[in-house]
Amino acid sequence: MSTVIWLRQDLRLADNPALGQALAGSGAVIPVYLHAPREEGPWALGGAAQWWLHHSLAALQTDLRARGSDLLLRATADSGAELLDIARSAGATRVLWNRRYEPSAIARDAAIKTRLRQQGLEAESYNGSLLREPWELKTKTGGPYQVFTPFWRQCLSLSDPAEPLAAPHRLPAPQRWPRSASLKELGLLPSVDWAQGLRETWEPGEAAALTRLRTFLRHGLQAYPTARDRPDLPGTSCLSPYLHFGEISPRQIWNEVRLHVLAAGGGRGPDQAWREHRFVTEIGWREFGYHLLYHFPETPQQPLRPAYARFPWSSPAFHLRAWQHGRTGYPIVDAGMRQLWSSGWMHNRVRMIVASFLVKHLLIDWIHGARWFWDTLVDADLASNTKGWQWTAGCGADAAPYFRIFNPISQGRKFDADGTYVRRWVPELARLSNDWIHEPWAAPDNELRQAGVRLGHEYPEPIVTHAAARNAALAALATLKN
DNA sequence: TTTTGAGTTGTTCGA
DNA sequence: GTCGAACAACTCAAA
Repeated sequence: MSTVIWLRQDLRLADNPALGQALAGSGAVIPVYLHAPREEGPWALGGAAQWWLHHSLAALQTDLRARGSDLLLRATADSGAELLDIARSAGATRVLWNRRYEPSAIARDAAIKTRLRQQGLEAESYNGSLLREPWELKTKTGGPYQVFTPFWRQCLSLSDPAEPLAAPHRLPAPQRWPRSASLKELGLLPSVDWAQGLRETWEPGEAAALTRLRTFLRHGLQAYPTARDRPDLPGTSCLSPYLHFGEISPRQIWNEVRLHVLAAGGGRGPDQAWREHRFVTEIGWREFGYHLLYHFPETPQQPLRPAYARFPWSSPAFHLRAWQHGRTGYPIVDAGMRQLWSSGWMHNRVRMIVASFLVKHLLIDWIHGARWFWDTLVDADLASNTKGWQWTAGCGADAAPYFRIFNPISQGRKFDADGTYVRRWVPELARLSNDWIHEPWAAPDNELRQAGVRLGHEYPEPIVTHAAARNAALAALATLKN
């Protein structure tokens, strides 16, 4: 009994439940990736994520070929028809995949499952990307959680997730491979090459993901609870894009953290403390994002809190453009936006700062920020992106209180105290002293002259004044009160 | 049904 | 410089 395994956001061989099931049969296994952007609704992959996907598919194809198999590729507008065609030409009777949780994917996958079964094929899906299914966790009254702490408490109270599956050594190949497109033909790479910064920063693929995790556990885990907030330090794991594309699974992370901490603890008996580690909690936030997306599928477009539908957003295009291009005149904001543009990633602390700035200082609808992130992040993930932006805007689950407006100057001073991060991404300010690096407009004239900075020339004047913008945001938020 | 305690990440002001 | 209170009221989750 041959099996088609339809790979999507599970681009790995280890701990892949659908692949494990496919191999449990006796027949050939045909790994398939379908590029079907028109089926993704308004959230087809952005440019940076497409770049990542290209290289991730290349890595997976290499890994599969080393195991006697291959990765079959096709571009299509109808994934269901394509799967049927592939199954027929390979003589396969089963199609298996790991679930996705985006609203458009849920609808499409359900229709495909029905269609395949009507055609007499076996079709089954598995959980390959979450510790718990979104429908497994419920409040006492049976509803979905909207507050993180009780959600995660319940998650931790359940038995540990299953041990991850080992990667197979060999995959039985079909006698004849159905036709496949070349990776290049999927057209994932940009026609104008802007990806230099991405190439310098990232190495997509399953092997790189595991290396990164283990390096982080050895060198970064201990300091993580505080270092994670410092954009000037390599304090975070940088696993987000790997997690998004499933080059590593949360179960693997959960398990590796457990083993690492227990090994370091020298066998002092069963120790559950590692489950409370801040790094593990961050995996919990990813789970929470998927929980919310599943139960509130309209939230990528609509605020969860209905009152925010009448928020008086403003929309000066030049403010949005200044933010996108890192020309707001606030160094920590501009550094973040340029890091994003250049490397396809931004430090989490800085994501909060730039998001707060767009929404509260510029009063621009969070959806514009979510869209920009979607296009420019290699780790763009509908669940995390939606949750993060709604949190900042105050309109989401467990949202920041309205009066929490990040001050980009004090945030810079606090988390990038000697300006290392700003100097790296905003080099025109590099020669300013620490005293003024986060507020160049306040620097004495001779200081600016010596640093070679003319505001409005080398570096912009601030596009809004912090205190005035803060008051305007509070006033706008006050209009929602009833 | 009602009550109670709690809720990721902050800022400002005045003593 | 440091510290505590105010910034509002609301909603959620559980008892």
